[in-house]
Amino acid sequence: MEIQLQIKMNEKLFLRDPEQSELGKKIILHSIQLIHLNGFEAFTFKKLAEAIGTTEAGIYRYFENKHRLLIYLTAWYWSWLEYQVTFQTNNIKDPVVKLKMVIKLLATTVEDDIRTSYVDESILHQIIITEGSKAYLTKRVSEDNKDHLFKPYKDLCAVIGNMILECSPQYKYPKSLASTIIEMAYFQNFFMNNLPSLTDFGENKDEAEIVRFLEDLVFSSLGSSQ
Amino acid sequence: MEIQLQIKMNEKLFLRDPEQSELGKKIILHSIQLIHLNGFEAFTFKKLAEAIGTTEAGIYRYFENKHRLLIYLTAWYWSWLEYQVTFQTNNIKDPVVKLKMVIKLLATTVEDDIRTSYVDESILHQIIITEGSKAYLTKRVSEDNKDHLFKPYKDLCAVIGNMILECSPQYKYPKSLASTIIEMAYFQNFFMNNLPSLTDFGENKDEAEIVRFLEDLVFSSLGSSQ
DNA sequence: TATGAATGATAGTAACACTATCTTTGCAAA
DNA sequence: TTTGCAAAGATAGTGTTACTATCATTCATA
Repeated sequence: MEIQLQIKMNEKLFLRDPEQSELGKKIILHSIQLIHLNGFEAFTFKKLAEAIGTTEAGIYRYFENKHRLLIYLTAWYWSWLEYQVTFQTNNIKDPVVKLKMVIKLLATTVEDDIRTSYVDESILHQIIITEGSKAYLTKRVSEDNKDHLFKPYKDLCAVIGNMILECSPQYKYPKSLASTIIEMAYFQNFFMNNLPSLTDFGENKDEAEIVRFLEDLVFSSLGSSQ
Repeated sequence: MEIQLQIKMNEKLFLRDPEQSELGKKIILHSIQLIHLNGFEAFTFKKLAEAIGTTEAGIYRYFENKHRLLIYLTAWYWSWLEYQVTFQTNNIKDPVVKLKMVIKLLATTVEDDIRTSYVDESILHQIIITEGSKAYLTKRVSEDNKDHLFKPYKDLCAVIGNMILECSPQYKYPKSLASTIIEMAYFQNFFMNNLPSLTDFGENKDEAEIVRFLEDLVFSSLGSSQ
C-alpha cells in the first residue's frame, strides 16, 4: 500500500502552487536544505535558483519573496504536525495520555515522512526551531494574519488547548498554556543546543528531558487547578 | 538628588562605545525609535544616519552591522532589567513574594527610566517583545555566545533560577522554568496583541492577566514539587 | 603650535530584491 | 495538424542594502 500525503495549503501563501509542478517541488525541497544550511538571513532566491538550476525570476513566479516562502514552510509544517497529532492520538481515550503524546510529538525530533517526497520533515523541524518564530515576528503580522497565513499554527494550538480542557475543564488558560508548550518545545531545544545555561538539559542534551520538563509544567498546572 | 544610571557593557558588543560620545548616544536613541517604528527588517544604517544627521560610515564606526546593534540593545535591556529585579526585590525576605515581583517586572510595560537619558525603556521593552529573540536565533549564535554577548540575558535567567530554587529547593528545572517565564512574558504579550487566539487574554488585552497566567504556571510547578 | 582622535563628506562595489520582456517548450483543444 | 496558451528559460535592468575606503575638517589636549 503506497500512500501519498498531500496537504492543502491556503492559496494566499503562494503565487503559484508549488505542489502542482516539478519546479515548485524543487523550490520546496531545496529551500528547506538551503535555509537549514546557511540560516534564513543568508538565504536568497538567487542561491536557491542556482541550487535548483533555474533563475531568480522562476522562483518569484511561485513566491512573492523569501519571507512568504518561510511562512509557507512553517504553515506546511504545522499542518503536517496537526495531522500527526490527530493520527497519533486517535483512539486514545485518556486525555492525559493524549496530551503526553502531543508533548512528545512537539519536543522530539521527527523522522522524515516518506509519504511526502519533496519535504524532509526532520530538517524542517530543525528550521522551525531556529527560524519558525520569524514567520510572525514582523510588522506585517496583522495583515498576514488577516490572510489566514498562520491558521495552521492557530489550529494546532486550538487542538492542544481543547485537550488541555479535556484533562482539566476548569483550567483558566488553555490557549496560553498550549502556545507555551508549543513555543517552549522548540525554544528549550534551541537553548539546550546553543545556549545551554538557559536550560537544565545542557549536560546530556537529551530531548527526553525537555519532554519531562514540559510534562511536569503542564500536569502540575492542570493538577493544581482541580 | 540627581542620579545617572550607567550600565557597563561588554566591549565586544561595539566597535566604539556609544555611551562615550554624543554621536554614540544619538545612535542608541534613534535606533530604538526607528526599529520600533518600522521593525528590525526595514531598519537600515542609512535611514538611521539620515535620522541622526550623520552618514552611514559614521554609524559603522560604532557598530559592525545592524545585527550587532540589536544584540547591543537587547544586552542593554537585560542588564537594566536585572538591575531592576535586584533593586525591586531587595529586602524582600519571602521568596514567593520576590518571584511574584519578578514576574510583574517581566510581564508589565515598563516606564521610561529618566536616569538613562538616551534610552527609552518603554519603547525598548516593545522592541524586545517583537525583535528580542532575533538577537540569538541565528547561525552565529555559538560564536556570539563565546564572545559573551548574551551574558546579560543568561545572568538574568540565573538570578530568576536561583529565586525559583529559594522557593522550592528540590524543583528539578529551575533554569528552564526561568527561561520559560522570561520568553513567555514577552511572547504572550505579542500573541495577545497580534495573534490573540493563541492566548486567553484576547478580549481584555490586559497585561495583568499574563501576570496571573505566569504566576499560576510557576507556583503550581513549584507547589507540586514539594 | 603640533598631534591625534572623532567626525564629516564623498565615492565606490558587490550583493540583494525585485521587475520586465522576450523566447522556447510542451500539451491540449479546435 | 494547426493554433493557442501556460509554464519555464534566458537575459537585462533598476533601486536599495551592506558595506569599505579615502580624504578633509574640527576640536581638545600636550
